[in-house]
Amino acid sequence: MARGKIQMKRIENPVHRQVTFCKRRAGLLKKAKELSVLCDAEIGIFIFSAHGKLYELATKGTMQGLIEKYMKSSCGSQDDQAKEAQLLDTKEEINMLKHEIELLQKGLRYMLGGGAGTMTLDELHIFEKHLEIWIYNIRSAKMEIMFQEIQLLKNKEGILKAANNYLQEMIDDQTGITNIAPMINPYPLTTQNEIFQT
Amino acid sequence: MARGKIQMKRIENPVHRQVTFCKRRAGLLKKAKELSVLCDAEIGIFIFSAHGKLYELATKGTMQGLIEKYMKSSCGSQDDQAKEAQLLDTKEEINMLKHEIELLQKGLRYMLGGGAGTMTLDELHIFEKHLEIWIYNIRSAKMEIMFQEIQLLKNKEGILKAANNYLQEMIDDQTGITNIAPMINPYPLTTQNEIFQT
DNA sequence: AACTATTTATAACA
DNA sequence: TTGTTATAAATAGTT
Repeated sequence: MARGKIQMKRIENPVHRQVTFCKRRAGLLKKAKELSVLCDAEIGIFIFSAHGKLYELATKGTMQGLIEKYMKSSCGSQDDQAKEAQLLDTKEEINMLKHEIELLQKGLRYMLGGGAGTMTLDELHIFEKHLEIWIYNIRSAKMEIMFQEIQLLKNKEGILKAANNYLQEMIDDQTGITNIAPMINPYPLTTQNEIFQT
Repeated sequence: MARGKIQMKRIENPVHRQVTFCKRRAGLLKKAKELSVLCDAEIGIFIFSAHGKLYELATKGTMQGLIEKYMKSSCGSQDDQAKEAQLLDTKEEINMLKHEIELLQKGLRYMLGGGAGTMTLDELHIFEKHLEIWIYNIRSAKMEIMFQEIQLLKNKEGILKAANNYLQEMIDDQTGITNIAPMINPYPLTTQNEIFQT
C-alpha cells in the first residue's frame, strides 16, 4: 500500500511473504483491538500461518469462552430443531432406563419378599424367564445409553451440555426412585413372559 | 483516522459508535481476507457487537473446522496428561462393565443350566443374594458410566471424540464377548456373598 | 528493524 | 445504512 500497490494474490517470494505476514498480522490484530475498544465489541481471531503456527487474539475473556459463545450464537437458531429432537430422544432413553430399573426392583421384591421361600418349581421357572428378559433389557438399555451418548458426543459442545444437564436431572430422579420402599402398583410380571413361551 | 484523530477509548455517541463499528468491522474483515490471500494463511474471526450480534469470517473451509484446528493447536500439548488420564479412567470403567456382564452371564448360566431345576431352597437363597449384588452392581455400573460420560462431556470436543472412539471399540468388544457361549473359567460365585451374610 | 513514498482506511459530514 | 472527502494509518519496497 505504499511504494506501489500489490496484486491481491499469494506473494510468491517467500521472504517478501514472510515479512508481509508479520506486518499485516500485527496490523490486523491492532485493528481488532481498536475495534473492540472503540465499539465495545468482543472479538476473537485466530491466524494459522502457512506452516501451521497459531497466532490468536481474544479481546475479552478467554478464547475458550469466545468459542463457546460462538457455538451458542452459531448453532442456536439453525440447530434448534435437531437439538430439541435429540433432547427428546434422550428423554425417551432415560424413561426406558427408569422403566427397566422399576421392573428390576419389583422383580427383586417379588423374589425376596413373599416369593422365594414359598415358590414352587413352576413359579421358579417363570421367574427364570423374567430374569432372562430383565438382563436382556438391562444390557440393551446400557448399550442404547452408550450409543446415545456417542451420538451426542459427535455433536456440538453446546448441545452436549444441554443434554448433559438433562441427564443429570434424570439421574437424580432415578436415584430418588431407587430408594423408594413401598410398591404402589405391582407390575404385571407375567405379561412379557409370552416372548419366551416356547 | 481522518478529519481528526480519535482517542482510543469507547465512543460514547451511540450513532458514531455504530457507524464506526460498521466501517471498521468491514475494514477488519477485508484486511483479514487480504492477509489470508497474500500470505497463504488460514484465518478465523468472530466479532460480537455490543448487543451480541455475531459477525464471522473463516478464510478457508468452515468455522467449525477452524475451531477444531484451533482446539488441537491450543490444547494439544498442555492437556495431554489430562486426556490420557481420562482415557485411562474410561478404560477402567469399561473393564468394570465387562466384568459385570461376565458376572451376569455366568450367573444366568448357573441358574438356567444345571441350576434351577435341581436347586434346593438353600441354593435358591444363595442365588437371591447374588441377584441382589448383581443388580446393585449393574445399577452402579450404569450410574458410573453416565457420570463418566457427563464428565467427559464437560471437556473439549477433541478429547470427547477420542474418548468416543475408544468407547466404540470397547462396546464392540463387549458385544463380541456377549455372544461367547462356552464358559471357560467358572466364577467363584460365593465369594462376594459375605457382603450380604448377616 | 527503520525509513519513506504511497496506498488504504476512515472520521466527520451529508 | 451508503457516499464523499480530507486526513490519519498502514505498509511495500528499500536501506
